Amino acid sequence: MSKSSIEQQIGLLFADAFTALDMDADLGRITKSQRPELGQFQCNGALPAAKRYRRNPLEIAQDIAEKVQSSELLKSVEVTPPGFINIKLADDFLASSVNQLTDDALVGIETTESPEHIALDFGGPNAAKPLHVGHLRSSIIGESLKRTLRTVGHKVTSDIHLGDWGTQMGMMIEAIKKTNPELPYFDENFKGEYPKKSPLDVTEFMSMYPEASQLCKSDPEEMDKARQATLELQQGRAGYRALWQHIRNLSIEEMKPDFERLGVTFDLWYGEADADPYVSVVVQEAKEKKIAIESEGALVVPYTDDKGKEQAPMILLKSDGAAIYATTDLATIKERVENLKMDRCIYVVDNRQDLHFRQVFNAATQLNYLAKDKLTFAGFGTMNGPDNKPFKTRDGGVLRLTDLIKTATDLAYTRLKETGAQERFDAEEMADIAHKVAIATIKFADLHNDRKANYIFDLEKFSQFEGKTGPYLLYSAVRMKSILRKAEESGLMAGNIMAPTTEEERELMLAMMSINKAVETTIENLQPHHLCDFSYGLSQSFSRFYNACHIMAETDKNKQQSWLGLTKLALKQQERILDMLGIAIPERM
RNA sequence: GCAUCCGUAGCUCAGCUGGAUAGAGCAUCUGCCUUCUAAGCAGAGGGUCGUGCGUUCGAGUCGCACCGGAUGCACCA
Repeated sequence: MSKSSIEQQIGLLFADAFTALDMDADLGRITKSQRPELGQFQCNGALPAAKRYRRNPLEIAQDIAEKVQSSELLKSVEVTPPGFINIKLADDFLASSVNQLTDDALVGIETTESPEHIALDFGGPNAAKPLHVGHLRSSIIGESLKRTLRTVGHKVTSDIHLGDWGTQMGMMIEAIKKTNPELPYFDENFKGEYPKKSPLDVTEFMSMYPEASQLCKSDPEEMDKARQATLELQQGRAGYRALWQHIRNLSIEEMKPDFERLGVTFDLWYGEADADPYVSVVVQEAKEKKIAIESEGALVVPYTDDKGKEQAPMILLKSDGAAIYATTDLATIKERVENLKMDRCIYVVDNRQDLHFRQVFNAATQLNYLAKDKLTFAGFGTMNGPDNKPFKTRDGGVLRLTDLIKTATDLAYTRLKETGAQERFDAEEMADIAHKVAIATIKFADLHNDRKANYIFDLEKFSQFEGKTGPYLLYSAVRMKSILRKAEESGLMAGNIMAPTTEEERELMLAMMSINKAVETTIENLQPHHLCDFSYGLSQSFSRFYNACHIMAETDKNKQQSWLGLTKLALKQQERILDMLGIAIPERM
């Protein structure tokens, strides 16, 4: 059977009631109550109905209430002025609904009716640059969206989409040429095979970049050289390609451990360069269809926004003929659609690239690669320091992702020791717990904020393990595990969930019934913070239940089994949601 | 100048397609560990939702105009 939520089931009842009064069925929509003391759910349909049918809203509400009154799904239906209908569920109905989730592998989450193959573009680090906190959001949000979309049945292919084809590569080539001119990569007459081994190690590459970038910024001549090298690289100069390959490979090896520690994975480790074979085709098509025009020596695609205002054009080819990131992004869309057969592209990228993607989407739509609504820019705000400026370390530098993870792990370890954990766990488990707590802290601190908004990133947040934090979620899940473990040791089994006898049970059940709503909203808006809210709410509900209902001490066996059933389901849901957030739960902590 | 995002409690943030008395966490204060993990639970105080108009029976939510902040606007990514 289809899993329909409480709101949907009750909604049907109310829709019928409205239909019976010759009114639109959509008026029967049910929402969670805003006044819990008056009811658990409410129907506000009588208010718009009053306007639509020119009748007194209170009377309509009373008529509706009368019609649904007898339903055995409901305990009570009450009308309050000016026409609110407050609904309390029958406890039996609630319990049986919750029991149904117990048998469901997705614990109440509905799968999509129209599965798509989605390209999820996130991460996006540059080759030759170390990962820093700026890469955190993209990775964490992207990873979460990937898991969430997959959970509901989409096929998702994640692509790290490295920045490896732009001027920064030319800068690197020129910088290496300067320090190591004797290398064969720079000899145009070199005909032999280039060395398999990289001339420099990754640390050396990475230490060169900031200086090279600085030099190009201050010296136009150096910048020209870098641009020229970029063009030659793109045109296939063998020595440059060989050197570029080394930089790319080493960069990937360097960043892999950080992504691994974060639990972030990519199906494709493509980069801008991988779209290169499509660039000439795209340029050709754009010219033929007269979408691209020449302007100031460059080939551009003009862009007029939704309001009909002309915005800056997208540069398809620079005046020297080289491709830039707009070119490769456009070419990548063609590759994804035509070669990889994808239906949709989602980009989890910094908000500041908004215009860039509007331009690219505009071109892609005009070239008929994808419909406009299949190209989504899921931008995120910047991580700022306490001064509301993009986050910097005390000495003004960028904070390396590695260092952030290490700091958070050390703090988690310290906190763990404070609880006397070293007497309970061996060194290996201690390290594992500290790592999981650290990742949960970092991820939850980031994910619980709305993706679009900037947020203040404070290192102190990572020494905070109380309140609305990742560790709180872990802690409550670990307590669930602990009880279930104890029950098992005593030979106690989770059983049928009975109608609630306490408000805490009822609340927990209601919380668990709302899981699908949270997932739906998350997917619709591509905002994982709704999952965070659900997860936190579930933890809170469970904690209250935990405090009020002492499971192991309960003498009524049916009650005890029911409570174990609730605990088991709460854990299953929490595991599902935290999995979608990319947060792993330890066995104990 | 044009465009995008943001402005909600002292601080950091939620508020789902407009609905009743705007919610959390931190911080402050008060209780609760001889009962399943106190990284917890219960409770208190704290707000002209940036400002002003408008639409509506009804606006934190929608529209317009301002104010304030962040960001982006041609050959960087």
